[in-house]
Amino acid sequence: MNSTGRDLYYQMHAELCQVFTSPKRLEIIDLLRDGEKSVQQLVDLTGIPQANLSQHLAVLRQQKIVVTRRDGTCIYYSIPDLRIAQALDLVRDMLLERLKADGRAAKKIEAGLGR
Amino acid sequence: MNSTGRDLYYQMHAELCQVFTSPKRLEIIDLLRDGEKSVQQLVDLTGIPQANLSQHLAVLRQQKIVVTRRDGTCIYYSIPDLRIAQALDLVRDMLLERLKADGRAAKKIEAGLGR
DNA sequence: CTGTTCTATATTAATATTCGAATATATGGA
DNA sequence: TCCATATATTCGAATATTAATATAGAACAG
Repeated sequence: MNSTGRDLYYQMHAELCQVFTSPKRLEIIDLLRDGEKSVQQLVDLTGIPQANLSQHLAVLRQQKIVVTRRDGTCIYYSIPDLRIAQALDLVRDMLLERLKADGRAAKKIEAGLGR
Repeated sequence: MNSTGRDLYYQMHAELCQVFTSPKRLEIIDLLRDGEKSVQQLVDLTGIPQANLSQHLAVLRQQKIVVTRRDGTCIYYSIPDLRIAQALDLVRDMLLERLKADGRAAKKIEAGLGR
């Protein structure tokens, strides 16, 4: 491949991964993988203020991680391609193994992540 | 799970994903998945100045994505857990499908990424 | 020990990201 | 139309990330 194409690809990939660098966005993704939710539901579930949540949802929309559906005044968000969640699972498993090996904090974290 | 554990997990996960938000680091990871390489080899392969490359390698080391082995004056880097690469592959496949669907730029990028 | 090569770190300037506050837009109902 | 609810956007301050330059350290040859 020419370097232009490669560079463009790595840049797009890097920009996509930027989505995953916020704990709040990871939490939103984890909630949406179980089924679509409205913004208000996400506010209630996460405790994130609406305006800030909307900012994070905009980032997810921009990178096409989520899609929206309007029903009356509500807008429902969902994840159309679950490979995103699979990729995050791979990273999560690595993280948990690492914590287990370290012996630290693993139980506290692992306990609540069962799927 | 209690919210402390969940928050801690999401924060660690987000910090790990921070590694993937630089095109240069993605390129380094792609080179290392094919086998260990010295810093000098990476300089030659990527064209990244040594000091800047070393900074990126430090980020990868900090998050334990890579490990090092010294042999004389050279330091060899490698990726001990290839689940990292698998997760990146999932994202890459999504990206390429998306580009193909858009019809834009896909060929230019895809041509050089075959594995 | 001296010089040379390879690698790591510190500093700094430019740029990007985050959050909260305020404001704007859209839909449905009275 | 006017109001209420749901969601999105804009702006500014604080913080974080990046790359380049310069410097420092580690290992080896002589």
